[in-house]
Amino acid sequence: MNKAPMTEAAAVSSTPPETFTGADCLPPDPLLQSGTYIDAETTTPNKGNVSDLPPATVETTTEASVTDETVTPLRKNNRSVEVNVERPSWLPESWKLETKVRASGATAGTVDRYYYEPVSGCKFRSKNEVLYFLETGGKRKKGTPGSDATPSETTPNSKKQKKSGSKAKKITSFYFDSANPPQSVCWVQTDSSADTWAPSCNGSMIPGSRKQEWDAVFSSVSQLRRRNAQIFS
DNA sequence: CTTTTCGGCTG
DNA sequence: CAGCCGAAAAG
Repeated sequence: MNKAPMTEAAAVSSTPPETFTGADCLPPDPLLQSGTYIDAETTTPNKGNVSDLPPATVETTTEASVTDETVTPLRKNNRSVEVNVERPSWLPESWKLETKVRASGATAGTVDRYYYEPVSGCKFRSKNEVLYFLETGGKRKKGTPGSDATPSETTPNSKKQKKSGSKAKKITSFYFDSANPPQSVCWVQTDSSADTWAPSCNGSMIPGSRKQEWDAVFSSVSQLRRRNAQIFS
């Protein structure tokens, strides 16, 4: 992915020249605190730029800004890759969305969505994967492929390692919405007899869709708390 | 091996 | 019908 033919798309997230060989999808610093997020700036809308444009450019505006709208930066492949599509509301602002249209096969014409995490540049194929990542800073990984490795008798490994399953990297990274770190959350019960709780941040209610992330983080934190409590006792 | 693309299941 | 995810195909 981050190989040679990187296009301007990469410029947005300013992917570092490092090689993310799929080995690490971790942010450079998992210990980053809320608010200390090292972001590649959130699409600075060049407001009062110091380097203003020449004053002569009053309304010499050519047909440049008129025709282009809705953009459609196609790629070389017959598979179109549109970038500026409407973003799902559950997706954190800083993530990159990519929409691909299948070019061939029985399912041609189908639109697939892909999501890119801005810091690590990891790719996700579904909302579930993204949420999973938001919860447990790790990607879903394939379990032991066949659990084979050395079926030969020469490896009588009857040892069972620690119960820690070695699944994915269990790094307890806490990602969440890096672009919007709240300082306090107030959970309010919206229904008296039901388990309907909604997060409220600084007085503003979180929309239902976005709530998923909050729920994810909440459960994650809860588990950590519980874990720590056990250790403490 | 990794990454990309499609098939086909499921809700 | 849309979303997901496994897995084949491609590099």
